[in-house]
Amino acid sequence: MSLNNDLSDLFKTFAAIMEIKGEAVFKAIAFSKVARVLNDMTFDIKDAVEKGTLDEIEGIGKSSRKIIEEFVATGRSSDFDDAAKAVPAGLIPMLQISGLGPKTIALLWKERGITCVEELAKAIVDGKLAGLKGIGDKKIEQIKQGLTMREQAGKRLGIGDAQIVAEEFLRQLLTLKGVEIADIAGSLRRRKETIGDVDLIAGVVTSVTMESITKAFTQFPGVARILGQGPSKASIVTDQNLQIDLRTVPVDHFGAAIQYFTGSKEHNIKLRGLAQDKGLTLNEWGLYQLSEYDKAKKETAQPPAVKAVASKTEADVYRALGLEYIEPELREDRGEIEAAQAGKLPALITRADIRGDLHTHTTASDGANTIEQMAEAAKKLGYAYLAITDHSKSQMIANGLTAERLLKHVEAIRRADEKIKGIKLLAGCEVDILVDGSLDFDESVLKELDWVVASPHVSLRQDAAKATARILRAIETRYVNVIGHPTGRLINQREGLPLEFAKIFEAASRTGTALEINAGYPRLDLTDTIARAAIDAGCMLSINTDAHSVEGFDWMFFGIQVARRAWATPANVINCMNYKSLQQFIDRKR
DNA sequence: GCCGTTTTCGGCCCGACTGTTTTCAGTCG
Repeated sequence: MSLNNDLSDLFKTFAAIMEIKGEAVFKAIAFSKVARVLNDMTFDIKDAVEKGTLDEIEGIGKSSRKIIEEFVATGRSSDFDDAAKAVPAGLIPMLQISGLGPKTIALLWKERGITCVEELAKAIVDGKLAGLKGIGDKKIEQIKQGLTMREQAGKRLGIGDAQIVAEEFLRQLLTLKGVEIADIAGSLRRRKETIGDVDLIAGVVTSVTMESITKAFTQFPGVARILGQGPSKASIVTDQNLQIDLRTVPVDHFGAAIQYFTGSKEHNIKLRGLAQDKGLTLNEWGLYQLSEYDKAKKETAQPPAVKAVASKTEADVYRALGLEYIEPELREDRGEIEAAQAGKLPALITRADIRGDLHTHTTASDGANTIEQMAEAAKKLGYAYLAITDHSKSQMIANGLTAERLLKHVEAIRRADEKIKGIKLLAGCEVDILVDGSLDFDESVLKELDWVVASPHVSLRQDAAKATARILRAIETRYVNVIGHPTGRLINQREGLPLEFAKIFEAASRTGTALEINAGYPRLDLTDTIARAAIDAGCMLSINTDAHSVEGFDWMFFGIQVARRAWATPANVINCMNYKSLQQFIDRKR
């Protein structure tokens, strides 16, 4: 759905141009929303254009409809091209510099002729910013730091890495006297695949000041730089260049605060609109009667002097708004609020629902442990079954198995299965999907296996038509049970195959072929929104670790999180089936 | 620009912190 992505980028840029031009801020907000809606969409926007259903999509109005229709037809938008002429393209990346916003960028452009990041850096060195209204020495220093950070920061951190840092700071926070409760909020709590910064919330007892906590936080070991610190919040950068924000509230307001700072921003905006409809107002202190709240005395960094309708727990806040409790992974304004109103939220999959792992490696190819060691480790995790799926012959670099070696390996797996009680071992293989969609082994070999994962490993830069035909051919192959890491993308490193998912989903669901959520970081492939589209299209998912050692089984944690963000219930995931049902799933295609 | 069983015009989420200021704009989340 690269068309969706292209259009999403166009609207994002359009919004930035509007901000810099100083147009009504709500116009820019409206287009930003269109950008997000396009990005999150689980279907191809082209279909909506052809069916004439663009109007039914929330956030898309007259202007954006026109842009979308023109872009789908011609690959361009005249409205966008006109707007882009008015603002130098180099100004848009400047919005990513911390401390610089649209107003300041417009000022720098109009008063000093600065049109890109490089010119800004030079202007600072040359002292050209002096004398600008509202720009003092400190502001210049802030921009300078923002420029340095931009060079160093580069990419968002993976959840695995961010989690470790966040937990260490959380641990330190909980040792402080007066901190009764504390937790991670923000995108890390929502389990997004990458993290921009870490948010921590602390509930503080009344006998100490909140400022003593924010102050102590800035003194923690591992703090490289303090970005700001006030009576109730503080921001620091760690020596690994990760920003951590701390917000403190009195214990009684912890629920409202962690709700607020878990986000997403879009989820919260909608929630606050809902509060308004009920004559309430929602902020980080709590949910209040609007009439009482307006009259109440308010001081910065202090709860308002009025009793909250809800504030102590998140569940209280959601309940008071007439909603089911919404799990953090769902809070993206992708329909979860409407579902919660209707009492129709999915019962999300949890780790306890997983009965087995269906994509793992052993010493036979490039794994670190034997069949027996992997089986015993899986048994300890409480699994009912485990598929051993070593690489096929094309994966020379991974010591891929020839047909002859594979068949011997199958015998070894069957012997181990006899010997080890309490877990069923499936003799399988991760077979390469070759460039043209044929497989690394022909059917005479595949039919000897209990389980086949077919995965693309090479030629991952094919165009959409070739890539889609390639995966479709694998799906149509009789003995293929699941497509492993279907796109081959690597987070922050590799785009992966540009598949036409509507076709993939149709074939997968019709043939009874599962699609994998590869839990290995940095794969996480399929992604959350694509996996959700697959579920909507009636496909079965399989969450597998691709473990290359017994430790690799731990990756399951990340795969579950992607599935939860995809609204998956146990009914959508084949490795939540008991062994008998799994066998029926396999038999149906054979 | 988008939206609407109180609105087709007039709203649109809300507060903390910083810096450059004498009361507030800009930025951030």
